[in-house]
Amino acid sequence: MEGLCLDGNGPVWRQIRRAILGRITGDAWRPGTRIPSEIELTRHFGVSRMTTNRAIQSLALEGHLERHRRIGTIVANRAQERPAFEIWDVREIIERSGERYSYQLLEQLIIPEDDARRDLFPVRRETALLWLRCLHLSDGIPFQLEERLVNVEAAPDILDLPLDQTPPGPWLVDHVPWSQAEHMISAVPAAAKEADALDLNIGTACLVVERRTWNGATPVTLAKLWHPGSRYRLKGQFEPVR
Amino acid sequence: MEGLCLDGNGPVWRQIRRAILGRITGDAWRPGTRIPSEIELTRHFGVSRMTTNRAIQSLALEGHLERHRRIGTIVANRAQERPAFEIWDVREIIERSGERYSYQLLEQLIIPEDDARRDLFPVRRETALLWLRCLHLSDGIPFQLEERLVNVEAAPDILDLPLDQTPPGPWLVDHVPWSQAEHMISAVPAAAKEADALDLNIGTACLVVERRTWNGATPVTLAKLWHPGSRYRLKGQFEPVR
DNA sequence: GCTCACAATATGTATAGACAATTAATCGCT
DNA sequence: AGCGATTAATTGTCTATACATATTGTGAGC
Repeated sequence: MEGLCLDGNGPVWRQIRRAILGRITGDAWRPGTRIPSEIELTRHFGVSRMTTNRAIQSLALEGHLERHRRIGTIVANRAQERPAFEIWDVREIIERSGERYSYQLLEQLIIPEDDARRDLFPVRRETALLWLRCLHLSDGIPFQLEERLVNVEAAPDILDLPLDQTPPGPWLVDHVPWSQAEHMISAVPAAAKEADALDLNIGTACLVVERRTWNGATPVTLAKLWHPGSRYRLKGQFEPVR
Repeated sequence: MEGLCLDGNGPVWRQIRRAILGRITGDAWRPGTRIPSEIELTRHFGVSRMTTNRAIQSLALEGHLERHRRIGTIVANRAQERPAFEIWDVREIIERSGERYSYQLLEQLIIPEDDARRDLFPVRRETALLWLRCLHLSDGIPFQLEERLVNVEAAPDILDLPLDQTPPGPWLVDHVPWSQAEHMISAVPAAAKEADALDLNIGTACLVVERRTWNGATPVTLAKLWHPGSRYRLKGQFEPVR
């Protein structure tokens, strides 16, 4: 705790926040490190516990810290890389909104050698490709429909994963290396299949994010994520607004 | 306020949060609407002000609400579309981290008719294109280098903008309609120019986000955003991790 | 009518204290 | 040694209160 101090700049809780964040981004507190408890920090800074609490909670909300009762507060694993990935972790978005996340596997198959879907991926005809459709729900209401193609050669262990229970996205991010990602965001009316899964009327505008991931020259996975457009109010964006 | 009520599920502040968020996403409170003051909500729910405050603050932090002293709390403009855009508003990222945002224009010019940079944009040779380089700083330290090409025909008013004071990104989002965006994320070593602007050593890994925006068939703008890679700890992502 | 001072309002920050919930460690019993 | 109950540490939530700060509205004085 030596050297951890306020800078007299702005509200106290922000000063404390900065002090802690500085330790994290400055690599003095690496991921996994346990930081001092609220009480210790409270005493150290000479403030009330609620003030310390606010600083720490805000960092925890943003994913820099993880907190557990009786255990303490530790520096999160990927504290620093978050900004770029925030949009992709549906579960986190939902849980941060205070809603209950649930998951459902709809379909799953190994793509036959002559299937058209292979054209989306420049791989040898013999390469096994896993295709699946699943649904992410927020408080039981469909939130995102995910269609995904996975190169089994790039991620062989995925076949051992209980896909009816675990969504593939977070697992892939954690277990399969990749070097490049391509994104494409567009607005598309829902066809029958999507409308059905997301419980919308056919033709409802959806926000579609397509994400292709590569490891060097090897394609890893391709995800197509459908969101009910109304959630995002994209309308103002793709109809003239002036 | 009629009908706004707790659901007995989880902590009270989360219940209040849900109740408010429900009004927002359910379109009962449209963007611009002023929501009841903390005191009113406090009385309505029969809790202490700090509890209401926590619920509202968390929504404000995530951008669903905007708060101003004496004015009150209003529903933010793009409350619903936020998840998809979070990564692009540097200023917000910086200010949410409790750091001071500042901005600097480095270069600006109208691209000559025979310039190679035109190839990035499929437009007629006569179309005026504005090119610029600017820097976004966090607490005075370079945070993001932005290189941008703007189709002046799609955004004529940009020439009136005091670009040495205002960053073009937020202005474009607010004033120019677009229908599609393409993104590409990659990791690239900094060349001399980037290293110089971002105050890095040549060869330091940077996270580069390229974003092309279209309005129907008309290209609107192309942005290339450089981040010092160390900020994001991308390393684990583009070097094999197993 | 204009300007300046002041009041009113809403949020921002901070304190001190209380009890609940979770989980690791410990101690005692068999 | 192993099991179970108890204790302790740590965060989670909540209350009641106080003063600070920003901004609008209002009214007095000119």
